[in-house]
Amino acid sequence: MPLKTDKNLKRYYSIREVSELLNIPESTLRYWEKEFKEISPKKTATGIRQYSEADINQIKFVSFLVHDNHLTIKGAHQRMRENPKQAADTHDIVTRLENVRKELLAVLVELDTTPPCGQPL
Amino acid sequence: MPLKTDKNLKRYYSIREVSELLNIPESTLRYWEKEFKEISPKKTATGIRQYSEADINQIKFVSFLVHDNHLTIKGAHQRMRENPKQAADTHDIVTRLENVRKELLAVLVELDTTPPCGQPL
DNA sequence: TGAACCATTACGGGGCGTAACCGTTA
DNA sequence: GTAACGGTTACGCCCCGTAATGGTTC
Repeated sequence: MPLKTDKNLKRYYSIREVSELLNIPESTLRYWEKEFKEISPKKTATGIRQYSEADINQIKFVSFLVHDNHLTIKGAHQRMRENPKQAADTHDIVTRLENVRKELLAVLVELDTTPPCGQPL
Repeated sequence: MPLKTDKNLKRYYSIREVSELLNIPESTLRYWEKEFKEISPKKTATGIRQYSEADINQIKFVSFLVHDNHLTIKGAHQRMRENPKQAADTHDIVTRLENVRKELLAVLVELDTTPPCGQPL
């Protein structure tokens, strides 16, 4: 178990910071929070939202589904239900897919350059 | 090149038939035809629509994206642009995925039953 | 005190059909 | 003649925010 160093201190972000970071209006952040149970930032005793990195990733994921993929809210619900793990950072997902693509390309090259040992497809 | 036998005679479907087959209103079929260039049934000299199997598959695909997957029309456009091959029958796709799943399950079983020859994961 | 936050509500634009119309065609 | 088809248009609902409001916290 790693020691609790300064690096482990959790940094929280205000709604304004998240809004500016992701370029999403605060009103939309509040709206999505009502629509998606997956988005539920910690709140102070007086009700101020405190977003963790994980919260921000969830918002990025919703934004990816709704804004980039053009899913309806209902469709986004469905996708998140089917795929709860994908709460992971969207950026990570893209990186992983790029790696998968590279491997597939390597396989293709392999297939192309392997000397014939049977009938062609 | 295969001979043109009776089996190769193309069967066409009227808009009413397609509507009842897929349970989609005729008005929606006409609407989608305006929205999706991928849906463009042959027409008689007098303008009556004649749907081929391929046309019906395209409609099934749109229905799958918009109704089942809850994509917006824009999102469906995007998906069809990125994935033009998937014009294939949705039913076929499902069948193929089911087969893939079976193979993966077989691999899992294989992994489970293979005698240990190294450290466990 | 003013800026940032809260919850709630009301409003609005647009997307997605759909119903209505009237004229053709089978 | 009537049932199915065509194109076009107008309408309507609902979804997705967003602006507004009035109150609280920093």
